[in-house]
Amino acid sequence: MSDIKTGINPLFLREEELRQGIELLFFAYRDFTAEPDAILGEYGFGRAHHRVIYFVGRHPGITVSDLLEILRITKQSLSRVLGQLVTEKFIVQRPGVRDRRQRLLELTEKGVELERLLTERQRARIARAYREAGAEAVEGFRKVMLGLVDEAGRGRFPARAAGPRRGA
Amino acid sequence: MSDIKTGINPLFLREEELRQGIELLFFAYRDFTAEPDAILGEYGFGRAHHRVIYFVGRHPGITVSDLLEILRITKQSLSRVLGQLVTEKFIVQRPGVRDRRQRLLELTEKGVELERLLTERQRARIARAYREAGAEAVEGFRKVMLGLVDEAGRGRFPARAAGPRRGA
DNA sequence: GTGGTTACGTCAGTCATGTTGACATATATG
DNA sequence: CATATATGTCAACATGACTGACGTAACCAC
Repeated sequence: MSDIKTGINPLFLREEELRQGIELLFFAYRDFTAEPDAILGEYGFGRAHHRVIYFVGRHPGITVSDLLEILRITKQSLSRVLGQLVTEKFIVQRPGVRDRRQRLLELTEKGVELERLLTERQRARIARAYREAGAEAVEGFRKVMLGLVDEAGRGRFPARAAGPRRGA
Repeated sequence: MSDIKTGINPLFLREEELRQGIELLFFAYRDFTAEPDAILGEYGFGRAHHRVIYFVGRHPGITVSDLLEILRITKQSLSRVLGQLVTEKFIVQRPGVRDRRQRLLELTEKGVELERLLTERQRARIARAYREAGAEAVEGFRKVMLGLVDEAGRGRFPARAAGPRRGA
């Protein structure tokens, strides 16, 4: 009983600590997506469109199957969203050179503009949080976040140099 | 800034750094929710049910309007999910004492069990990430995550002691 | 105690985004 | 040539959001 008040019971603290982590994830994600969502609404798009635009912008020439792997949705789900983006000329598809079955995806100039508009809000939010927290905290943030990602997905994030890099 | 460390193109690195932050949020959240989602499926529930169960468990006796404020959804959306949870006896409602218009929400024993089952996976994931990253990294994680939350929502998270606590 | 506000519920319709399953086409590969 | 792969498409369905309108009970101020 009095452990609660005094904060001596380590099990309680651990529980509280972990629940705070859970909630930070929830609230940060909720607020992180709210701004772009509002903008997307004006275009008749949703969050799914943002994700597609984002990752196509990030990986120009990405294949459909690689995009599916990132998003972890079915091709039918992607199809609707991607179809709209292609129809409305935010994204173009061109056949692969080595493998002509592939439809490599790229943003059009219009697509790049929308991507910038949407992501800018998120970038600014992260930049502010990073700036206020300081470089050391950012390093810790990265470590913990990476630990939350499934083992299989961590390859996407390059290991950071421990100290200043000397050569190339 | 820490751009100095790398001594290459600071603007590019900053861009890259921020995009990594964006992606960490996406992938961490994606993987963080995947496990409970799978369990929820067995109950015929979805992620929305988890959120309700979680926050009712976290704040026993919470009012409907406070819950709405946390979730940032409409009462009609909540109604369906909450209705199911009440019908299936995971949650009970009792009228407020001071204000009898309120329907204060609480988990039943069944509800507590399901909450535990669901949240346990997330707690374990966070615990692992915290353990692997170390106490200092956790502190940084918290700082950055809190900075990502809208100013208005930060009150929920108590400010932490600046350093190691020496006595009371 | 009447009247306005608040807390909550409900009916009805719509939309975005996910799912499964089946089938089609073009290309690559052995 | 046969089979596997990359992608697309049609159809049906579930979840969880939304808006708008309306209803009821309880609180509160005058």
